[in-house]
Amino acid sequence: MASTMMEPSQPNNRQLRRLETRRSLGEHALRLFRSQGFEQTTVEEIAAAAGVSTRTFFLHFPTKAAAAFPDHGERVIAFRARLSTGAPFANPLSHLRSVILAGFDSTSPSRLSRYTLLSKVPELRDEDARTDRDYEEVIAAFLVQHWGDEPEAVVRANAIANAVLGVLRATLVAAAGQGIDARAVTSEILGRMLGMPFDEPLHSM
Amino acid sequence: MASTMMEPSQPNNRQLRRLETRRSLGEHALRLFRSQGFEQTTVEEIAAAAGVSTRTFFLHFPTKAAAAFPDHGERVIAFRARLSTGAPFANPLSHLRSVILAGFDSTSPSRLSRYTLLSKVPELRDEDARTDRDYEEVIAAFLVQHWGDEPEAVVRANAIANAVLGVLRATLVAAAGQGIDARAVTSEILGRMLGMPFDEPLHSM
DNA sequence: CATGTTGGTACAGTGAGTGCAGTTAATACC
DNA sequence: GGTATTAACTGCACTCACTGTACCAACATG
Repeated sequence: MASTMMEPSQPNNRQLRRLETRRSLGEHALRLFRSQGFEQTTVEEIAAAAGVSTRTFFLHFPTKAAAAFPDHGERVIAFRARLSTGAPFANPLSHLRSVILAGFDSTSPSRLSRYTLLSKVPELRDEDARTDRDYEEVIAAFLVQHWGDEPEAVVRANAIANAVLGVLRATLVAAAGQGIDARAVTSEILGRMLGMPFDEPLHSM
Repeated sequence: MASTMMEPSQPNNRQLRRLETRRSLGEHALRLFRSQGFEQTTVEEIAAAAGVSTRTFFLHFPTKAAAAFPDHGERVIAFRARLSTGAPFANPLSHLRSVILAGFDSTSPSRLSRYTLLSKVPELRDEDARTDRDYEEVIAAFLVQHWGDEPEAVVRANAIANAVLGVLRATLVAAAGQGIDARAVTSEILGRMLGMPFDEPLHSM
């Protein structure tokens, strides 16, 4: 009966093995980064800890730093899905804000401890900023979809996307360092930044 | 009579030579990046073009990408100076905005063409984001100086700094790509983002 | 069972970046 | 003016992130 399934979502043994290798690499990478520092950890070590060859590491992650964010791809996809579905809304910016704040619920557990490491290692902050570009593109695309694609609207969409991600990065890093309620601060700042003013007619400079 | 000068600002021959080497390295780096691409250019080539050894390149720039922003250090210092001096102001955020907009005057000439290259080369975008952290620190320090250093104010200052730089980066890159008036768009967006609301009492979430 | 595909391996190579031990020439000091 | 210092630069050897290529063995699929 299983053979009648037509879903491509049924992972077979090969895919399972691949997933497991990737998971193991990510886990050992993070553990080693934490215990001996990012620079002091070589890719060779990570691969050895996961029981695979060095070359295999690079079949799973493009850079050493990327191994610290193994679920990045899925998260971006999930975020895009949350942005495009959901209740109908009048104002794209307030919808954006709601979706981002809702995302904080899934942020709490091990995510914050990752940011604790991240705030101390410049290379990982760089990697974080780099991966944030994917979110920026999603947000910019979402805004352009609502605002139209005239050059000025595109610039505006990218600027907002950058600003929003900047706020998120700064808040999460700071929150991980100290005992701040990241969600509350983000909520307030985004509320002010993205409040109604941006939905007035655009050409006002 | 020259011997009676006490200014440390009078550069001697050694310092002049160093400056000249650095300038030449930066110039050839940019030229080669443009003509053959960033990845296709090796540090060895850049150094050879400037007539120095490869080792010397790294005495001037910490990374290959840094050579595309040879005046970064001076610019940050100048920006901090502009932020801390100037006319007295009531609202730190509007002062920040004025200073940033004033900076656009010195941005026009070759700076924009640099962003044209930058918008096409991911490595240089990364480097740009990295160097932007120095500006972020300057802005955050400026805001903390006015808002106090309680944890929440610090988080807020960092968030704003990140957001402002995000807007600037996105706008400049987009402006370089298309024929947009970066200053006008930045002026409007920052105006809305940094408008008066932020100076109300802070604890309102 | 035959055949193509896929996750992983072995190996050799490139190039960025660093540590260290010089060399040369400008400068400071007496 | 002669000597000691120091600052810019060099040469060399090294590490390590990352890539291209050829290969193998397990698995999937008809």
